[in-house]
Amino acid sequence: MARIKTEKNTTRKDVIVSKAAILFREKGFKAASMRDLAESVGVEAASLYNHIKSKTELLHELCFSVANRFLQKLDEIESEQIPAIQKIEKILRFHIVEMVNNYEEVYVSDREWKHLNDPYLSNFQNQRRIYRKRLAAIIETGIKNKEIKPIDAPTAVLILLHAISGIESWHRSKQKITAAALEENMVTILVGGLTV
Amino acid sequence: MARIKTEKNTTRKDVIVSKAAILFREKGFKAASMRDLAESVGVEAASLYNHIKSKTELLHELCFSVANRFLQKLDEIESEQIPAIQKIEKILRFHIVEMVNNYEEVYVSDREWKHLNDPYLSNFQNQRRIYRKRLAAIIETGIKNKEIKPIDAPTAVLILLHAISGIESWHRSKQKITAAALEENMVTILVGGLTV
DNA sequence: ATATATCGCTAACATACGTTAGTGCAAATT
DNA sequence: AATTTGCACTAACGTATGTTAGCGATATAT
Repeated sequence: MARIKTEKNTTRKDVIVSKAAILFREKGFKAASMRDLAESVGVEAASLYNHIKSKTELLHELCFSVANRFLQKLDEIESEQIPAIQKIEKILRFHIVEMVNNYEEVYVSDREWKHLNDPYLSNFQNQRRIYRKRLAAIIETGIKNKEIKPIDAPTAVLILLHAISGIESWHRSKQKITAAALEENMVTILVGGLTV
Repeated sequence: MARIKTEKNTTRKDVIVSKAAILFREKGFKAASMRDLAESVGVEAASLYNHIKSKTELLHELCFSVANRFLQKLDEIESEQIPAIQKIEKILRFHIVEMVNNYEEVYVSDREWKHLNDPYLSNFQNQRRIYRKRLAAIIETGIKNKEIKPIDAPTAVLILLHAISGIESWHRSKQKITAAALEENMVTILVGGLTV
């Protein structure tokens, strides 16, 4: 009857959530079973329910913690007094760093949110739509100020966001370049592609 | 007892496969059930097995038909006598057009291949790895010839491929720009980002 | 017109799943 | 030291899943 081991300032629930992130990333939400999760935590499946309400709660937790982090950063960057293209670069770098350091969570939030249930699902989709609109608005400003090529802003947003999710492949690859080099390469290509 | 309706030159299996593509895209492979599929085909679940061997066979069919199309096109473009950056542009445009026109299949092949079983799984992963290496090689050539910025080629490949998968969002969005405009915007940003 | 293969049906199977109930030990609190 | 709370266990539930067996009707070929 070994208890789940927690580290300083983490609850047993935190342990479960972060193991869930790994599992959901590997197998996908639907294919990852609570018995799989239990094994990876080192406990019987039923025991998990002393700490969580349901499997979907784990997904909520992951999706919204990631979403909130990104929204907060966007608030911060939006209010800075710098050129639009620099805002885009800052956001881009934040996304890259997040994807590198919090791979599992960010990936799951990005790919598995479909399996959320209402009202969380609609909520998440709304946040996502609004987030993208705000990015597009920054790009529009950049276009007006002749910092950015006259392109379709929503298309630019979707390229940026999806390109970042490509870091998944970097994570999986054997001979990785360093995270810093990855960041510089991505910024070079993407910001370079936008700049007039 | 209404039979599955087929059009000219399509078998009943073809009908099932293409309905499966739609369903697998919407719900994901694991979450889409054979009973769902049966309903969308207009038949009972058991009847599907008069035409297919298993659920996974549907996934094989989809993944490999897409992969083969892309490999064939790459063969063709590789052997042309044009600058590397033009090869990349051609491949990019092919990917975009495929993603626009064969959305469901391409999307499923891209996102759901994890659920293939060995030996198909390893096979698919190999093909994918080789495909990316060949793209990277073209980019390396472009760099040597000073057509392309001195960037990390594998990183460039992953940006290109993932950016394209962003067309998913375009498909879902309400006010779409035209497919042609989408293509031009993507090429502008991505080829622009690579070009020296 | 007869024979054969095609194909959709009902019924049912085994398995895997998320989750609940209830028990008892160990840690935390008083 | 006594009591309460936290937590992992076993057992089991209902449901959904992929798939098979066997029957009968319809389309196809002779």
